[in-house]
Amino acid sequence: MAFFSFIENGQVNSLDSTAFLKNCYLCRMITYTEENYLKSILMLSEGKDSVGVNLLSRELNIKMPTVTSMMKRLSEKGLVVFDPYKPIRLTEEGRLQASLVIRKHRLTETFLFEKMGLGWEQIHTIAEQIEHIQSPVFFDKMDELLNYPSIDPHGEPIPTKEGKIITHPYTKLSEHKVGETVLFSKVGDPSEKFLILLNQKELKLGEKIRIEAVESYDNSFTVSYGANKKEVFSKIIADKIWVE
Amino acid sequence: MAFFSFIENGQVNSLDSTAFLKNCYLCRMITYTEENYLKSILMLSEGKDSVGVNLLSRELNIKMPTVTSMMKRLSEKGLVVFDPYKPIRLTEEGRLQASLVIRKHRLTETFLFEKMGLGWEQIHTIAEQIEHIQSPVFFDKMDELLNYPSIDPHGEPIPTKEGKIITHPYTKLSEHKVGETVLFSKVGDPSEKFLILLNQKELKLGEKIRIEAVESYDNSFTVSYGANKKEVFSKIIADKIWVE
DNA sequence: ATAATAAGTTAGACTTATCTAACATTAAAA
DNA sequence: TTTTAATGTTAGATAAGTCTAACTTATTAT
Repeated sequence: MAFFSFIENGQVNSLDSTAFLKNCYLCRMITYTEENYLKSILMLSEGKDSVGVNLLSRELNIKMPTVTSMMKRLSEKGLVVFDPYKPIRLTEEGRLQASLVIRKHRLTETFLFEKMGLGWEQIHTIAEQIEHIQSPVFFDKMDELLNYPSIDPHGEPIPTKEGKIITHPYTKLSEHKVGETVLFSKVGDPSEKFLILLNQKELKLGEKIRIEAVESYDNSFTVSYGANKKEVFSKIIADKIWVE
Repeated sequence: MAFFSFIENGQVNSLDSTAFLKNCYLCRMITYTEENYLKSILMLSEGKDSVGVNLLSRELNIKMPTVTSMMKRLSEKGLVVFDPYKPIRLTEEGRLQASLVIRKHRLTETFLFEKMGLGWEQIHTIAEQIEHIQSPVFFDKMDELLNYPSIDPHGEPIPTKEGKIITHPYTKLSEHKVGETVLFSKVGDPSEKFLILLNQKELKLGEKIRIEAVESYDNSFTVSYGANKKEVFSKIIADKIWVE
């Protein structure tokens, strides 16, 4: 039986190969489930830099006690900083890993949309599964075939291989005024329902939108775009349309 | 709380929605792991129509007691017929589900090879993961883009959507005689190692192979193919090359 | 025919990922 | 400021999937 050693917290640990792979933080693999937690933490902590257990629990559709116990595990693995009753923050390593999962997700969405011709309302759920595939060549090949894209079909930035995420300073359609013409740049809700709604309205990413009127009573927007399209978007919808 | 009922073995079962989904055999989902067991059972029981626990255990790299307990589960789910100390057989439903997993695997391999330009030594491990993706549209789209292929890049048949597998009656190169010319039609070992060996020998599927000599001492084959290629294949290799 | 070997099973333990019920802390409201 | 509501944690249970050690059945060889 071969033994391996590593130093952690100033302690020398000697373990057989199986135990080594499970315990040495350099070797610890991130599970499918852990990847999902990391991804959600990164996306929810945008801006604030931290998330509460409750919010994370809702996002993942997982009960709070489960989230708490997972946070202990991720904390032991050095991927998050977690103190009881305090919000959760990613470590440097945690942020990198989360970014790489998001990279795989968005590369996949782009591939499914651009190269396979699937609808933008279909690609999210498929990418949620493919993002966990373990195969660098597979994603590198996608990247190459797509000619190293930087934005996915919903207008979200694709993180670089180094985990860097370039965020564009888009604004909500709802924040603009009558008479302005803006460019539809990012979808604010990746749900199938919302994307099917946009399909029905024939509103595609990159479309020029002109604000014809704003009803002050309910903040609904009357807009025109494309070849002769004229639609009314409620505040709820106008909040989910990011523009430039 | 809503209650649902179903009849199984002449017994009426009434359950709440969660328990219903877990217990009604019509609704029971097949897990990632279960799919792998089913796939291996089908592949190993080719010909004999049944497999032993030991063989299955070796194929899956999983210890025998684990296999036994999984067989009990699959048997309860109506996917295999399992009597203690007897070999394992798939039920009609089990065979269908196994075929559909193999279909997804081989469609994926074909897609990775034909549409993404990955090497045939790389595609197997990626397809092992993608075969478990749950998304009919995704695989239907692959099928369509590949123009409904019937054979994968290793020469294996792709099961139909109905689970039918058309097996070609290929023979091993090792069974042929000096002077014969045969067509390389199927790879007998999908391992990376073997495929890299074939790459090095520049032997591709569909190649015409002429048997120049057979050494009776060790049954090695001297063959020629392609533009001026001449190679010696040991019995071990000649057994893994299926021809027509 | 019986001993040895291979194949298969049982029992019990462990890890991951989840849950519910009960308790604790923090924040918000009265 | 105290009560209430929201948020978070502990404890204990469960299911899936795996293991090892010990036992049982079947097969093979002498």
